[in-house]
Amino acid sequence: MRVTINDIAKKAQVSPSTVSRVIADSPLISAATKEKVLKIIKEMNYHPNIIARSLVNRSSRIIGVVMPGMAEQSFQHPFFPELLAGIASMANKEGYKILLANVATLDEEREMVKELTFGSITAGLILLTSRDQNPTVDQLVEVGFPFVVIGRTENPYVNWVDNDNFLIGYQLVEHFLDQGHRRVAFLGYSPGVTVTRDRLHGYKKALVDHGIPFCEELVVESEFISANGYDLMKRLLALRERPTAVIACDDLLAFGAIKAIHEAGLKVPVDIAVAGINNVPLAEFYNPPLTSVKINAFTLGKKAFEMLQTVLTSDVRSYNRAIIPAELVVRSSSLATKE
Amino acid sequence: MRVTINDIAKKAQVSPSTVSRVIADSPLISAATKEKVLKIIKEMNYHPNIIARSLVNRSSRIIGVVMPGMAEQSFQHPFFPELLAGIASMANKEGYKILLANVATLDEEREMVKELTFGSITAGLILLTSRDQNPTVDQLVEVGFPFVVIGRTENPYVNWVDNDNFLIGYQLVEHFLDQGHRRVAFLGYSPGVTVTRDRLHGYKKALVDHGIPFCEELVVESEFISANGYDLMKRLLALRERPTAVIACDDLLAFGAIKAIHEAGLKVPVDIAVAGINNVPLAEFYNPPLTSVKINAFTLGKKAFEMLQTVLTSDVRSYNRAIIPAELVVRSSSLATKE
DNA sequence: TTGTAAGCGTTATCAC
DNA sequence: GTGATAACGCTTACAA
Repeated sequence: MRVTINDIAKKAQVSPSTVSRVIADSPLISAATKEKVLKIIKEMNYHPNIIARSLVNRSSRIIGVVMPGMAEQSFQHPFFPELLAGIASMANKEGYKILLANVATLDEEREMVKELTFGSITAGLILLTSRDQNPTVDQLVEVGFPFVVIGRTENPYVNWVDNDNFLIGYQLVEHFLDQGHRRVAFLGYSPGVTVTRDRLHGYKKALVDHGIPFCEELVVESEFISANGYDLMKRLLALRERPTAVIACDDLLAFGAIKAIHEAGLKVPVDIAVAGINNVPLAEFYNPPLTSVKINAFTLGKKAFEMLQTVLTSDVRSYNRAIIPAELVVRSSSLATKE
Repeated sequence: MRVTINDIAKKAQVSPSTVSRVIADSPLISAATKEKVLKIIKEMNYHPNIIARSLVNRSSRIIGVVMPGMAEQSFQHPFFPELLAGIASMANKEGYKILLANVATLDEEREMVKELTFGSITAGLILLTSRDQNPTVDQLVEVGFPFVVIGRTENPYVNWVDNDNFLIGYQLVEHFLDQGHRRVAFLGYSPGVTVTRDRLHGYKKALVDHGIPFCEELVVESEFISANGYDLMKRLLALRERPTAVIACDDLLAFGAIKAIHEAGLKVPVDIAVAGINNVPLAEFYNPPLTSVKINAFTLGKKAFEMLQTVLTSDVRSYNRAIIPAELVVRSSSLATKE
């Protein structure tokens, strides 16, 4: 049988409330009783029942992290673990525990979030989503539950952290233009996914700013991460006029694309230059080493938790957004070998 | 204000217990009331308070996953996320949620586990540990809390899953002997860590079985994963008689070792052959491609959860151990270029 | 088939 | 300073 606050109270010959006060380190308690109770707590190896405590407090020290995609996939990509590490590092420090929730579909996400919020398991939520319209987000806003989104959402009443995806797209184009390219393709645009759309906007703007006409056929749509860069690239290779450079929305996409390029008997970067985004560990060692953008997922996660804590502790409602800087890492996959 | 079971009861003009029974899908309930209540539940968007439910049931549908090392580090290595993915994939399917707990020290581990068990937040625990003596494990055994260890422990009253690390060590040696090597080093033995020790035992046995004398100086000790393969390798390079092959206890160690070898003006595998363990994604693309052992972390995690569930649901106490097979993946870092 | 009431282990609000 | 007592939201004997 588990030892409860009542057992301690009995043994110490005080009331449960006194024990409770000792635990809470209330100033109203005499040094003598405090000491006595503390000793017995130790002796009996008592630990407060967090569930009971949460029930009466109507709040736990648990925050939920809701990730899209089945567990099998989510963790495949180094981005997620890194993000999680960032969240966990802060959460640990602040005495919060992390509840992991993987959801495969939007419906599942909605149900999960309902369970987590109304079920009052979690004190707050960190939501990983980058769809511009997300019913879960709207619902959360409506009920006023504390949460933070990683990835931009269009609902204005939302705290979020994200990279500057517009800038990322913009800079990648500029990088290629610097290398003398004029036909730059964009691989992996997924309508409705803000991350890719923001990058695409950056891409377009950069073209315009440099007087290059935008060419519809150079934008290849896809599902986000799960997509197959190999197949997408083939579409580009089939064009009458091929691109000379490709921006892939993710490194994994880029790897697939490079494979397709090689199979077509072409060389990277001589025939077609390639750059990815996310800077996965493999990028550096790939053949050729892949130009990419360091996204700082760890910082993204850290910041998300910090924001959530602000929401949790302050009573004024404010809506913040944090932009975590990204960093272009140039490697040989995108470098013109000579002028 | 949150909607509770009482609100539903009032609205439906039944008692709370009836509502509770409807939720539990009790057979004692008439179709009519059931339907009526269900409708109102939907209307009012009611979700049971899991905390309250856990309190009365004295058990939640949450399992804790306790990982050693700070969050920053744990997720660095692909092994952990993969493991986690395995656990999560099963847990999701069975309606369990996962509570993530990172612990930096053994003390922290003990405190965390106490909190998680006595605090009755979690129904069961999955512990990642491979120390042969672990007070946390002993404590868990003592109080009879349901848990499973990933990694072998010596306490016999424990359910655990692990790879056959003895065999892994054994096979790697045989592989090198096949290639004509006779001086095979073992990099990254960490005393007290069963994973490395079992591998070392396999290594020794293989040598003995093939009539090769065991040579103390060829075993380089270290802290486990966090160790620096570069520095460790230097010790081997400083020997009067260098090894011609190196088994590194982890791929990251192997990468460091290769770097040191290259810096010494030697070539892999011509001068010194190298093999790692864990088969991280980078291994395939490293220069040279690294021979490694596929550990199947996903399956490891999956199996761990299955075991835990068995413990959770059955009332007889049994102690099982599962061995997940590993698989040697030969690449050029360990291949003799010619006979 | 349904309702009543007790209790899960805490904390908070009163009294004293 | 400390102790009753009443919640928190749910489940489950036991009654009806």
